[in-house]
Amino acid sequence: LKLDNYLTSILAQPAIEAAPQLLGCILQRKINGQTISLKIVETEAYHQDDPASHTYRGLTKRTAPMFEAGGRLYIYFTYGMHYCVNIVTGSKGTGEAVLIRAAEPVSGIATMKALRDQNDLRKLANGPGKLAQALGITDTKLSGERLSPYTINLLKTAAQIEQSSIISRPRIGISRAKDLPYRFYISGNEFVSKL
DNA sequence: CAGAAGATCATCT
DNA sequence: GATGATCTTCTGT
Repeated sequence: LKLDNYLTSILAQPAIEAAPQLLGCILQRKINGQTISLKIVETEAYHQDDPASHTYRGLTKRTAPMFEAGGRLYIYFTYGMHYCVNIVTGSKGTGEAVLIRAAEPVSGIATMKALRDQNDLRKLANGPGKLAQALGITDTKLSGERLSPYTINLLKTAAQIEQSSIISRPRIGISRAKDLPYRFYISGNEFVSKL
């Protein structure tokens, strides 16, 4: 099985261009016979020219997946306790990826509640660390793996999946690097902040 | 090999 | 708004 052409075209683009297009896409994972799926509502692009990006100072063992062609996962461990899930975009040789910052639970909600030890829907995946936990990510083994039904899958739409309500406001940042404007989009409009 | 920082979160005031 | 938890990764020596 492979990603459809729509997704392939998104993932081939630079992170800055791919980030807004990943909004609304579905992240899906099968775990313990259960299917977990979430709708992406907040993303953040990271690329080599961004001082806050892990790839700013070149390729390392950890960040090697970010230099692969789009369509792979980049998962890293941070602050001694959290994992974050990225989707690698762009072409091979460029170190970029889109951090999935927040998502709206769609299915497998009971499973996610158990994984998070959290019953409040709004607090299930409204942050990158929480999202990883809701997906059952407890290590970086999937970092570098290709998106697929056997790892974590990315779906264009999910008309067949039950509808659910918005729990997090869409926001697409381009990192909050020091001395750089923080740019984000809401409903297709670009905003620049000096924070 | 030591040191520092870190794409976060929960909890507190 | 501030702080502690917790440990990997990277950098410099």
